[in-house]
Amino acid sequence: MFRRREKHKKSEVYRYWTKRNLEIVKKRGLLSAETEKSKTEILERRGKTISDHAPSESLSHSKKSFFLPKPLMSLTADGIRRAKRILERLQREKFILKPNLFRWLVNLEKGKGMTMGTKTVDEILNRLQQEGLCRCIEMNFGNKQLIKVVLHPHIVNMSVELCNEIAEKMRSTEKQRNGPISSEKLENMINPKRKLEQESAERTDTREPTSLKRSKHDITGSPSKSRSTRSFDEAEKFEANTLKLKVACQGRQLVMQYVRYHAAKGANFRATEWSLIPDLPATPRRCLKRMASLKLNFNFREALMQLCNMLSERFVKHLEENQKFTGMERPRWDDFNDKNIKAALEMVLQHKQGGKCKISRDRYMDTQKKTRDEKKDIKIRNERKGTSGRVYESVAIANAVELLKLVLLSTSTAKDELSLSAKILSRYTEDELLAAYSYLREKKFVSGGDGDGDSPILLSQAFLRNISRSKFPAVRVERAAKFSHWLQDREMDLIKGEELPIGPDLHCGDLLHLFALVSSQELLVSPRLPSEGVGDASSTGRSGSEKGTEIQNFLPVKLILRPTRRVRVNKSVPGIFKVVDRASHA
DNA sequence: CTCCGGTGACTGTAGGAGTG
DNA sequence: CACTCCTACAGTCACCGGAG
Repeated sequence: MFRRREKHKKSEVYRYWTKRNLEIVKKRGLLSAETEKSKTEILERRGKTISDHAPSESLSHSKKSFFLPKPLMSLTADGIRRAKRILERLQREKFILKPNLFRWLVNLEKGKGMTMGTKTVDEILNRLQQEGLCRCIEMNFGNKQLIKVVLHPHIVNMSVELCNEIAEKMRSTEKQRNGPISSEKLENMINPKRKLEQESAERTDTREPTSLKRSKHDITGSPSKSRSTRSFDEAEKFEANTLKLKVACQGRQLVMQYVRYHAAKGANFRATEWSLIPDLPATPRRCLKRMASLKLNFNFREALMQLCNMLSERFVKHLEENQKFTGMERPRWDDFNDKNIKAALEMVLQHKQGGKCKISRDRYMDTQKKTRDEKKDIKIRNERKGTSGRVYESVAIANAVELLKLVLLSTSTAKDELSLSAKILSRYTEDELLAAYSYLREKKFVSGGDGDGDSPILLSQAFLRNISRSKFPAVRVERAAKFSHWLQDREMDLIKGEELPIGPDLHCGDLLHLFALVSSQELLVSPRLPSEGVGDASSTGRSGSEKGTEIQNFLPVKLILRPTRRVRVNKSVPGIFKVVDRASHA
C-alpha cells in the first residue's frame, strides 16, 4: 500500500495506492510514446491509478457470506438481476408462464451481446424455488403439451379462478404468437373448470392426477388451518426475502457502477459525479448518501478500493491491449463474472453488513468514541492546514508512525533515553501502535520482528536508502544556502569566540544546515534564556533582544548541548551558540 | 429498551463559469 | 487574474422505524 498526497487545486487528498498499480501507469508512460495520442490522453487523464487500497491479503480471508441466502449468492450478477426481475414481476402478476418469462427476459437483455439460454432461467428458478421465493409447476389442460408455470409462493391452492386466469393468459399468448388455436385447445382453456372437476374426481379415486401435476411443491391440497397458517407465514417470508433480495441487488448494483466509474476515471478525480454514473439503483443523491454511509465502515472502504484497483488495472491493460490489437475482440475489463473480480466484489458486499455488527456493544462504543476522536483530530489538523484536505486516517496513528521511526532510528542504548522513548510511546494505545507498526511493515519500512521474537525490529535498508535519496524541495535548498552564507559572513566573529544568536524563525533548510554542522562537530549549539526571565514580551521592553543581537542579556541555562568528543581542531570555527529568544516567542 | 440502518435537513467546500 | 455566483459532492446530526 502506498499513501500518496494528491493536490487538487486548493485541496489535498490522501489516497492509498498499490505499488503495482502505480508502476503499471508509469509503464504506461513508455507505452504512450508508441501509441495513439487519444488513448494516451485517456490514460493520462486517469491519473496514476486508483485510490485507497486494502492489503492484498484481504481477499484471501474469504468469509462465509451472510449477505444473501447461499443459493442466490452463488448466482452471477446477471443472475441476481434476472431473479430480481422475476420476483418483481411475480409480485405484480402472481403467476408467469415460463415461455413468456423466458421471452420477456431475453427481450429485456436485447443488445447486450449475450444470448441467455433456457437452462439459465431454469437455474435461476431452481434457486428461487429452493429459497421459497417461487413455485414451479407444470399444468396440463387436456392437450398434450405441458405448460410450465411459475407461481408466487403463497399460492398454495389452485383455485378455479386462477386456472382460468392461467388458461386465459396461455390463450392470449398463443394467439399472439401462432394466430388461431385449435378448437379443442380453446375449449379446454375457456372451460378449465370442467376439467378441474374431472381431475378432482380422479384424485378422490386415489389415482395419480394426470392433468395437474405437481412439481416439487404440493399445489393442490385442500385448505386447512395449518395450511392457511403456513401460507401466511410463507407469504411473510416471501415478502421479507424479496425485500432482502431487492436491497441486495441495489447494493450490488450500486457498488458495481461506482467501481466501474472510478476504475475508468482513475485517480485524478475530485469527487464522484453521481449524475454521470449510469444504471444506478436509485437517484444519484440517494446513492451518494448510501455510499457515504457505507464508506464509514473502514473495512468496506478498503475492500471497495481494492476492487477499484483491480478493475483499474484491468482497464489500463484493456486500453494498452486495444492499442496493440486494434479491431480484435478483447474480454471485458469490467466483467463482474471474472473469478477475481467477483471475489473482490463479494468481499465488498460482505463488509457492507459486516464490521460493526460483529463487535460487542462495549467495543462498538469504544470504536465510536475513537472514531469521533479521530475525526476531531483530523478536523483540527485540517483547520491548522488551512485546507479542507481529507485525511482518511487517525492523526494519532500518523504520529505514532513518526515516533516509531524516530525510536528505530535512534541507536542509543542509554537508559534514560530508552525510558523517555517508552514514556512517549505509552501515550498511544496498543491499537494505534499496532496500526503504526503494520503500516511500517506494509510499506516495508521495517524488517525483522517476526517469528519467535529473536530478530529485532529495525528500519529496513530500503527505508534508509530512501531517506538518503529523498530530495529537498528547491525552496528548502535555497533557504539552506542563504543560511550558509549568513554563517560564512560571521565566520570571523566565531573565530574570535563570539556567540551568534540564531533567530527563532529557523526553517527546515536552516535547521538542516545548522545540524549538519553540529553533527560534524564543527559547531556547538547552546540554549540561552533572557536575563530578565521569561514573561510577557510587552512588559520586558527587550527591543534589542528581539533583534537577536544583545547576547549579554541572556543567561545560559543548565541544559547546554556539548559534544561528547573533542571539537575538531582543523576547522577554524570553534562554536556557535543557539540562543533561545523567549521575548520574541511570547 | 438498545442497536442499527436509512433518510432528510443542513453545512462546508471545491471547482467551473461568468465577469470585469 | 481575481472575484463572485452557482452547482454538486461530502460530511454531520437528528430522527425514525424495525429487529431483538
